[in-house]
Amino acid sequence: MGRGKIEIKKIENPTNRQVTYSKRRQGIMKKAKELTVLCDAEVSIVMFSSTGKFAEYCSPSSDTKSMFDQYQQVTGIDLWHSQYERMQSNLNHLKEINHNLRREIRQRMGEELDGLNIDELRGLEQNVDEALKLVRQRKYHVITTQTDTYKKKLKNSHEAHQHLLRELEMREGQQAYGFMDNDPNNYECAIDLAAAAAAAAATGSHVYAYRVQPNQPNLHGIMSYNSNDLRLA
Amino acid sequence: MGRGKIEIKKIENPTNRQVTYSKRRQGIMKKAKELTVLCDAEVSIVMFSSTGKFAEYCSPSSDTKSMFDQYQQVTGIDLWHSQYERMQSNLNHLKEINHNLRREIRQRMGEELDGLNIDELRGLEQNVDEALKLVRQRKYHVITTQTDTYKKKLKNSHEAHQHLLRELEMREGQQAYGFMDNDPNNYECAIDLAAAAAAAAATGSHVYAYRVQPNQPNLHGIMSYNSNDLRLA
DNA sequence: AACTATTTATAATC
DNA sequence: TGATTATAAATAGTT
Repeated sequence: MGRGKIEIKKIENPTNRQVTYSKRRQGIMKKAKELTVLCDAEVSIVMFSSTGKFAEYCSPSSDTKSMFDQYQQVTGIDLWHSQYERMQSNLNHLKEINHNLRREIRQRMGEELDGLNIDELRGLEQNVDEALKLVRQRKYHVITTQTDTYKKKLKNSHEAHQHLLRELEMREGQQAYGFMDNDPNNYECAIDLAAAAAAAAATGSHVYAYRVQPNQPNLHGIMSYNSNDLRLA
Repeated sequence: MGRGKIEIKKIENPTNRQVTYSKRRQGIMKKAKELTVLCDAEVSIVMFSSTGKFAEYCSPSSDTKSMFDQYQQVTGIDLWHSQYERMQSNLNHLKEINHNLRREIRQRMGEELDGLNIDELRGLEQNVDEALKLVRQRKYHVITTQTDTYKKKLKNSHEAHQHLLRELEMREGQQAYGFMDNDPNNYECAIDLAAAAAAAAATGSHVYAYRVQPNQPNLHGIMSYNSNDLRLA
């Protein structure tokens, strides 16, 4: 369609080729628009000229990305595959690590020991033994610190009380004042006393004994993890 | 171009619309091919009819996926972004879980205990204590089983030896034969004896004591994990 | 699907 | 580039 018929083969003259590209590109885009409207179709065209110039058409009801998604669905070709696979292998890697960590925890809890040989068992025993010592040490440290704090508070409130008593005696000895307890420390004092009592009781170790189910990985207990998190791996 | 001019708007008659779609689709595809050849361009066309029928054209030098890759590069639009983000969040989730698991292990090793309150410490202590008992129990079980096996082997080889001695005595008592030790059991016997001795020594507990660095998460020690795995999370 | 009468696209030219 | 135009191609309506 033109002044003369042309053979369909590469136009060697670059200028001519560029001109023809422009005209025909316009033609295709127009055709695509018409098809879209006339036939209620979705059309996506992406093209690059030999000089790398980019042009696209996409039916107004859609966009290039969703056309691409549809393309995947229809063709069954997973276009994100390479990207997907890279991440997937990362994920699997992490899952494997996760699995190993869980097994280590279970073994540290005394479960799933069948796979360990005598040397590994001995190593684990020593390791757990030392851990136990460290935990006890820390526990005693915390208890001591807490107890000291409570002792100090107790002592302070006792002194405050003595002071009040002395003041009261003095006032009673001097005059007959109307006396009201306006000291807020008095109230705190009662709380401190209760707390100190609790701390003292706690020192007797396993009073608040902590029970675990020995046959289930107790991943939620001590750490209070989110259970949804754990299910994912 | 046809018997009459038509207005560019949706063809309401479905049959007509379908026919026009087929014809014009063919037309566009032909135009695309021509453009590809004439102008040495890359063209990708993806289309869906109103009935969902899929058709595509792609210049022979390329494919739809790489066209879309180019599209991304040129437009800067990240077509995989949603997909990518979904997986990324999964990954982060796993990493967080891994982090928590590692912390639990470290705490079970007696490290990083600062964040635990007194109740948690008490719970951890009891938990580790029970684990230690279970590990010891398992260790003794393994040792006992091994020792029994060695004892049995020792007994067997002893009997074999006695049997040989008797046979030797018998033969010497009867005639003056040239005697060679051809019994392969005799060789095994020596090995068994050595193994039994080793097992007996092992029963004396911490002879092969296992040393760990108490201040580093010993994730490689007992479990013999691949260290690369662990670095990833 | 084929067949045309027309419309449309575009090659050559300016 | 842009406009013109002669001509090739595409296709709407018909069979």
